[in-house]
Amino acid sequence: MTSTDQHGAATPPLRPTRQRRAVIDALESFADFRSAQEIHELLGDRGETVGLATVYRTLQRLAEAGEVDLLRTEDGEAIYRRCSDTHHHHLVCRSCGATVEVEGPAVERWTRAIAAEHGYDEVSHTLEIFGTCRDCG
Amino acid sequence: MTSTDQHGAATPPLRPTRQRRAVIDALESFADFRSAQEIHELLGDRGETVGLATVYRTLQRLAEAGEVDLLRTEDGEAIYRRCSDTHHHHLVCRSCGATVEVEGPAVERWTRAIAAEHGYDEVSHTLEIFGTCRDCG
DNA sequence: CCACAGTTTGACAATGATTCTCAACTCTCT
DNA sequence: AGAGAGTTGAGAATCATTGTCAAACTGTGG
Ligand SMILES: [Zn+2]
Ligand SMILES: [Zn+2]
Ligand SMILES: [Zn+2]
Ligand SMILES: [Zn+2]
Repeated sequence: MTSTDQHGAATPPLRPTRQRRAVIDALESFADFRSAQEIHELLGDRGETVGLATVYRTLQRLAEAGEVDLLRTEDGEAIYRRCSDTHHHHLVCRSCGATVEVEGPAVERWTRAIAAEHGYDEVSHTLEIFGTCRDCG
Repeated sequence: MTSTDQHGAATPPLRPTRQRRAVIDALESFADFRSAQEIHELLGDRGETVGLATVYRTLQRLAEAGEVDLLRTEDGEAIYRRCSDTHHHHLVCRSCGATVEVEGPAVERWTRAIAAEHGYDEVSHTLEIFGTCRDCG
């Protein structure tokens, strides 16, 4: 009860700033997952000036908001990608990064079932498929 | 062709050292995933002296050899766990770390099918389920 | 148009996990 | 015992990510 807020959500409004737009644009221009650093670099090349810290912050926000997907490289680095809104997973080329979004209703059901079976609640999951794409074969 | 090696594998022999044994023992004493640092700490408490770098190296080797499973915390930290030899996935409690090994032949088949369908080869995948266990509910 | 309160930004420092370096040490085998 | 390859450990070095904090920016009222 901190205020007369009637919206229910405790989410402060996200302001549309030049930097924010620039980061989103940058994401649009990539087809595969990219690291914060790579995005920052692209912005630099484009002449857009956006602080590295801001790129990190923005990507975090977007990821939390579900605007972008985040995954981890083999060595733990965070990489991001602009994706469709529906829940999905990824088939990623280990070599060139080519990414395909895939859906699997059966898997979704399975994870829920397994979790329930063991008494786990508030279930979420991660599922990524890696391989070598035709071009890199 | 560097030697008269007749085994075919280019894997150098892994020596059974005190440190290596200590790390494996430490792993045995945990039921859930732990970080290299935590393992190093436990060893310290036990009086076993093992350099941090060695703990890291050993865990890496074990993970590569498939002796232990490795996964990443939400913030990218590597955590390890001694697991059964068969291919499986994990149902992990977000709060206390309680871990259950799960198998899903259907999922295995599905990932392979999806990959093939898109022309991806040498397929591998990661799949983890997170939730809140009964005790932490 | 102007002031105000809350956001956002960016240059730079600080963290913190993981890796590197390399001389000393340990195995294995003869 | 001795040679040669694999290991270890203390500490330095990396490097992605986060924290700091004053300056700049935004939307809202007046
Ligand atoms: Zn996606
Ligand atoms: Zn490829
Ligand atoms: Zn496992
Ligand atoms: Zn739990």
